[in-house]
Amino acid sequence: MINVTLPDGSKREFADGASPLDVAESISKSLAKKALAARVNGELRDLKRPLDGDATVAIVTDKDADGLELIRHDAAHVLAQAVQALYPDTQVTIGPVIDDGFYYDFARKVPFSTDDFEKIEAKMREIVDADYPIVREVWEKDAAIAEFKRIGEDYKAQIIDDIIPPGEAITLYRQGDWFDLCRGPHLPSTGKLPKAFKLMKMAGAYWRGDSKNEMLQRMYGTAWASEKDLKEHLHRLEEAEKRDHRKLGAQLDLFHLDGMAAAGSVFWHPNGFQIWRQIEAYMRRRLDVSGYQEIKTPQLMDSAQWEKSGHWGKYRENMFIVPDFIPEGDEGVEISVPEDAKLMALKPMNCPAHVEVFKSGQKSYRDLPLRLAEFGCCHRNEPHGAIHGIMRVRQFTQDDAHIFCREDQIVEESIRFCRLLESVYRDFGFEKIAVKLSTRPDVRAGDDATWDRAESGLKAAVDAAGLPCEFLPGEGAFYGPKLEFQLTDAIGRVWQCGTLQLDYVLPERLGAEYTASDGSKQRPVMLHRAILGSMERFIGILIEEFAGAFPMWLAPVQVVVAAISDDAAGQYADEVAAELRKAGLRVEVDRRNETINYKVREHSLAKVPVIAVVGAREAEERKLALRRLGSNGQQIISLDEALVSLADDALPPDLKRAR
RNA sequence: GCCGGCAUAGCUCAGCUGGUAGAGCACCUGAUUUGUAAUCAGGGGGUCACGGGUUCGAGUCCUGUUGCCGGCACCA
Repeated sequence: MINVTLPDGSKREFADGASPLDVAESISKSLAKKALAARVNGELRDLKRPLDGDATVAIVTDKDADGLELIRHDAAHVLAQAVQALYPDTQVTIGPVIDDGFYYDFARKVPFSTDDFEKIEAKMREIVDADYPIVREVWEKDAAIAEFKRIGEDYKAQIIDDIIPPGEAITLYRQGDWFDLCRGPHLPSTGKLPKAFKLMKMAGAYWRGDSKNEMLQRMYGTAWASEKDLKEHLHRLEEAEKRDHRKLGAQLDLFHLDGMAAAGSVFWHPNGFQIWRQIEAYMRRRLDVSGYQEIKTPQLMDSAQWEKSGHWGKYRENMFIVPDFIPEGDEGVEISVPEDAKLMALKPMNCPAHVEVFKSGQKSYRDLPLRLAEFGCCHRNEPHGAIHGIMRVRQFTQDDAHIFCREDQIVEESIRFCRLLESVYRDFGFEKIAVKLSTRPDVRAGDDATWDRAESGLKAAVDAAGLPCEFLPGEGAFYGPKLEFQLTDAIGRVWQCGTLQLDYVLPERLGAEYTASDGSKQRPVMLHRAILGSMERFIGILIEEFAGAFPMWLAPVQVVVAAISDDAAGQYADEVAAELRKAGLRVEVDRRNETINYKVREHSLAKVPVIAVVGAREAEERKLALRRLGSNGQQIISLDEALVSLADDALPPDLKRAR
């Protein structure tokens, strides 16, 4: 007999060889019908796979996260089966579950087209209707390899050969006349797969994620427990697309991009740059009170400088190189660069220049920690396929700073930084911040004791700021561990923004030193850190986060004074605007010959936070009719009161706190 | 950089199997002076991304280039 413990703590007895399906049936017929798989002693297993002995069993249905994952995994298998049925010249490779769905990588000479999707989806539905039992089979490694080779699936054979240790068994899952290598578990039959799936897009992907390998064809799909969930998901995607910073950037006249004129560089328009200025001003205030000193360093530096820092050797291919010579003056004469022309490079980062500032003059231990900040404009020659809106560009401005300190100051400085970052992100409305701690790689500089201190110091800093943190073992730079702070855009793409990196190497390479209390020369440790990361990327994420409706303190135009008619009301509108501007607000007046309906609509679409409507009545009584973005009502308020309350609303969060 | 898709007015798009371009919005002008999400009328505006080819004739077909989009690779 087998003793089974259920999630509610109750116990039941079953005959030897019983499966989770038997358990489900003993509870209720409807549960057995809804059952997709089971958690047996915590491990996700096939419904019909017999229990090995006494166990705790929880039945998994499509209401569980596990169930949804199974559905997506099965959808991938059904997709592969459908594709091979329709296109026999296709080889299968891998097909994992991802957020909201799945993909499958196929190898086939002829490119698939999204036009094929309808046909493939129809075939997938056929496979569901056929309700093939999905059967688990255990194979010997070599036999499985031989079998996959026999049917021409070279990729599968290679996967087994590489991943499975010799002698170990593997599992195959068979549905109808089709089977795939898979760890499982799976649904009991294809008929259990809800038809709430949809193929989304085609993309290229390298075999094993290595650009030296051939490229496969990746088919992305989404799958859900019900038609309703699928619809909701597609609706969410549509909504998210409307928040795309590239779309809103054009609609709100914030910036434009021109791939011909300047690929990967942003043309900021007055509205967009107003947001930039507000963010920069805010950051300056935060840095000023946090003990940073702002500097400005050269855009172009001699290649010798980059050679010393080590960037020339390793990162040259991503740097913009400028020969230092005077070209021939005549128009039409082809420019030839003299062979002996010195080379200069646009800075891809600010660190070496900051070390130069540190090195100039003498530094004492009394000067440490020295925190040098710069809104540093950097250029990186990014691969063309990497450029994305204003999130990944070739010219960008980092809110960069380097903290030069003694080793025993690292933890304290890291804590201060994490607290500052957390507070800044909260001011911008970000509650959820993903933090990644990348730890020592196999090949590294420095002894283990130093790494121990550095890693635990960073962890302590994250904890002190109250942030959750995920470890990325072995992902650190060779010179030190690093923290990455990530934010997510409208459609769920993750972007690195803030960072904190420990560096013992660059001060050494560039010969930075300070005089210690005993008179000896010592090396400072360098902390590279950025909070926003890049102004461009951060503003891009803000646009998507707020869907263009910026909080008042960031809004390019905070108030539009809209006159109902252009007579006395028009003059009063000018007067109101002047008063509001005196109170420090960014104001525009709309005295155009248009209806008030038209003006309200236009400024609402432009996402102006406050529309102050003034007509004859308001002019007469020296009042304003305030309409706030997102509300239909209006608030009639005296001009004097409005001046105070709007100025208060427009205060940046740090100044609000200090008030 | 790689795979696939796309490129028509400032924007969003239409333009059938080849017969030298069209709508809405925006813009300009006029009328209207308006009470909380589009007042009416008129007008101007396009080397159909760029280069080559096929054809009597190319926005449409072929080809090369560039750029953009979706992924992959990269992201100090």
